[in-house]
Amino acid sequence: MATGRTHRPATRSRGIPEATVARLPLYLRALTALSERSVPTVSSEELAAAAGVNSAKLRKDFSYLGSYGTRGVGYDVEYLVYQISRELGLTQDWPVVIVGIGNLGAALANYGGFASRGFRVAALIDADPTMAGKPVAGIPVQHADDLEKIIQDNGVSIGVIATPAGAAQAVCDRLVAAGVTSILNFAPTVLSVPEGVDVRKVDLSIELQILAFHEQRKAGEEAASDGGVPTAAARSDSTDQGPDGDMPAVMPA
Amino acid sequence: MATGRTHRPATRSRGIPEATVARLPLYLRALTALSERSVPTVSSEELAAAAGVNSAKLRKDFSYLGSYGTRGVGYDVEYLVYQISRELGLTQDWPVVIVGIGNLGAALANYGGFASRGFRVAALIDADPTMAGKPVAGIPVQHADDLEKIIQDNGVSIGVIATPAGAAQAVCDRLVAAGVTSILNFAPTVLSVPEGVDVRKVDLSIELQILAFHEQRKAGEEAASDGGVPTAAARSDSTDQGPDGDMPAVMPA
DNA sequence: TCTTGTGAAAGGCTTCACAGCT
DNA sequence: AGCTGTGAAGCCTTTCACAAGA
Repeated sequence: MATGRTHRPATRSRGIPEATVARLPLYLRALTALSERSVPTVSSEELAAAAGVNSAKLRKDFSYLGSYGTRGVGYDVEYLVYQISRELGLTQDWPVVIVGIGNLGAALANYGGFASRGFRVAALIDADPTMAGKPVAGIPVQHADDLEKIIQDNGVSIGVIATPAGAAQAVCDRLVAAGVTSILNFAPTVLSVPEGVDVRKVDLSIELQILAFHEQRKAGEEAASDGGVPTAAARSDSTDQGPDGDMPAVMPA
Repeated sequence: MATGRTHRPATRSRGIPEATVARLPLYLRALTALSERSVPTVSSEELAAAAGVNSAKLRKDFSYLGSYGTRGVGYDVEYLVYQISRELGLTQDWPVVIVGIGNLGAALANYGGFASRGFRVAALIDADPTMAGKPVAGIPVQHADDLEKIIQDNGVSIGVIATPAGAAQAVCDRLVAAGVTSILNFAPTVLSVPEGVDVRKVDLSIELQILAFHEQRKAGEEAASDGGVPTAAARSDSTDQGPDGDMPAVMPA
């Protein structure tokens, strides 16, 4: 992740921490909900609770954007919605292409959260010729042969990859060559891209594995007590540990 | 060097940093690929490249697990696969339920990456009675009424929520009450859970918004130069800025 | 000679706690 | 009286650079 600074220190203050940027959408969602309920102002405490963070962090985050609050009162909901939207670049329209219209691609195409922010699904692309022309979420699927033309005609700079892992790098290369500079990758593979292209990845199986790690920890908790069990050696505790054998195949679809 | 927190100092060394845990699945994936190609050993440099991190970080990460490498040589691939699998708890079987079998839930059910690690989709659950009995990915969908029984009968401790945002908290509460202690949440909402329950969230629209932020930055880069533009005030640069108006509705499906 | 394992330094993020405004 | 905005402290993560070991 991480953009890669490299450039100039920027005029000044053009340095919103990455961790803050990652939370802005969370605040925006909470604020939008308040806005719909016509709540005029909100305190850092209340908003933080709605967004699931603590209030000091929220105030610090907002301080990077500027002084948008009123001491003794709180934040104006509408005003903040606008400021955060602008900061995130959501006041403009972002045409997006989704490549790989399998189960996941279709789910993404149908996902309402895209359209509701500045994002617009400009095209769905798949390599399967039998898919071509079929509408998914009301948008006809186009064949991968036309990828470059589609990107250029629509001025697309954000691409979503939902193909099998084996196809992801090739798709990525074509997207980048055609002018895409931000990629959201759902394929379980590491993409390599030239300098200046941002990649974010979402990996379902990684999230589950992290949960499993903590879950295992919890299970071992009850029989914790003391005892040796140094770093390396095998842990004889735990439940099953399984027959194991050897690991099964990798690449998911 | 990281003793345990809150609880006891743990026998020793039972404190793998969270950032490291989050990367272990990445290493495991790269290692599994090497294993399939029958590569016997790998250096930190090579493995790091395959996993998309730098080698110093990888070595530091592995140092928390123990000394599994050989100086001058590298790491034994099979051995490392096993050690990381065990550390992540993947040498045991984790039954998982997926709640909400819409587009996304179906995509998850079909996702090969689940089964290929220790995860097994024990049940699919949906609130729509017309779905009941229909097979998705070869597994019959069951009605939400039976959620508690399904959890208990299958000894499920990990749940995946792929429902609309409005239903997520209620589903979460029922999962937790039935004994689930780890939740992977795809609904765009903040879940509140009791102490001891882990929640990880995946939010498609948040990822896109983060990309949009950086994309906007890039667009403004060309006309950067110097000039004032202090923190708060409106930025008159940028491309379009759009007519805006007011934000549309929130909750996606 | 080559590569790991790791103290130490550097950098970034979070939390604290309170001054400053309304 | 209340709540924001923010220096300063503390904690966590990454990177450096080299001693230790095969």
